[in-house]
Amino acid sequence: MSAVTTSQPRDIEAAIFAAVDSCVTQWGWDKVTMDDICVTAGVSRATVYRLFPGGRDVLFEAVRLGKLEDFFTAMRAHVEGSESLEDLLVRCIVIASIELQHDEHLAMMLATVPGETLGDLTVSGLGRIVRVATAFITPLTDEFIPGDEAAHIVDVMCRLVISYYLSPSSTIDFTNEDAARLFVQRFILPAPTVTTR
Amino acid sequence: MSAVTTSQPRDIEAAIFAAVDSCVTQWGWDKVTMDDICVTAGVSRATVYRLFPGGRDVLFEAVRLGKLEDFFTAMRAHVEGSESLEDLLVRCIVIASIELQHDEHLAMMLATVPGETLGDLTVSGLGRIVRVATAFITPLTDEFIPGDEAAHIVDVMCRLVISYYLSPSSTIDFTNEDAARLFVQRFILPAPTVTTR
DNA sequence: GACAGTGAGACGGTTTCTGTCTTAGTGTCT
DNA sequence: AGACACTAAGACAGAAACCGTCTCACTGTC
Repeated sequence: MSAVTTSQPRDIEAAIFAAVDSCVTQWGWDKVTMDDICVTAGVSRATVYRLFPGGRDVLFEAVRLGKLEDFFTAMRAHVEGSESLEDLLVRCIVIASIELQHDEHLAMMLATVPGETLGDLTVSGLGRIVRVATAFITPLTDEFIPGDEAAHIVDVMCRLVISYYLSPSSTIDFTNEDAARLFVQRFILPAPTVTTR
Repeated sequence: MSAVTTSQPRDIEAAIFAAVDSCVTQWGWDKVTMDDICVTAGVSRATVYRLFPGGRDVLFEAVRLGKLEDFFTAMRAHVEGSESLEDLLVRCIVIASIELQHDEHLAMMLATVPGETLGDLTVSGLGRIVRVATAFITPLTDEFIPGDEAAHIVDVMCRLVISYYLSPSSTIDFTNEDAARLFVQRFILPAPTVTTR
């Protein structure tokens, strides 16, 4: 008991996040109750509702947002310092595709609760994905192209990376840098706006 | 539609059983609703409630009973015709232990919903297991020992087989015939009542 | 001793689930 | 054709579960 009460808020938040992860992986978003999460996290209802005012929706949204930010934080570390727009976009595509392929938790979710997970990748959650991706990537494109065009490109790339992750093509492999580069040159970069530093 | 309506009642019952199996394996007994089962089985609520009057409890009990009877039916085929009580008991122990070890569905349940599955093996469901085991095995022991003593032995053996399955011992391996025989001779068969046909 | 953070649990309002029932549709048998 | 058996679909009321809020007691820290 005392060991629990002396723990820092961050630990509790992390425990709740982990509990959500665990519960959702096992049962899916639909079947999980707040009590399930509280019990799994070893935390009382009051604590969860105090840390996430608004309850279930807010908590789940926070979890999804957190996972997305983790994803793009890891990605950004690999793409910073690109010397051209082409390099930047190619790296984004390759890193994101590889990261997706290596995400065991996502694979587990797709196996255990495919319907909800697919919806979160392609329908209900796609807007959030694009939003976070845009927030993370457009700062890096500022030196090459205007923000609105970058947002446009990020939107398209998100959809394509997800699509090729869910259903790989025999003609394009986004985890391969050369393939990704050819793709970027052909489809993403319109000839007149190609820019090199 | 027509293909469904022409199916036999047995098929529907089997579909419902399979649906329960699938749903329970995925979510556990607690999280499954009757609607989940109906949708998974591709059957309407009315049908389920007509086939299993009494609803959820009756259906789930029928499923558990069915699985137990399948288990002991498979076992009995291997132990019939034993020439002595010792042989019979040894075979029961060995076959049951091997069958348990090879039961992938049970393993899956223990992995996905350990709490409920353990309860069904050791607490809430143990009575049913012993009951079914007794009904299946005592007819085979009639030529050797009286029924009440057989029931006593079956009770003990059920508990031990389950225990050694859940937590194997380094000193006794119930899937090994020699080990099981030594065990039966030492613990199950009281010297004065050893009987040989 | 004041304070902040937590566990435990009661509470009402809402949603979900259960089990029963009715209705309409379909295939089979006579 | 007509009787019959069986099913899907869904309405329905009552029961149960869940949600979000709240209060209270407890425990460490300042």
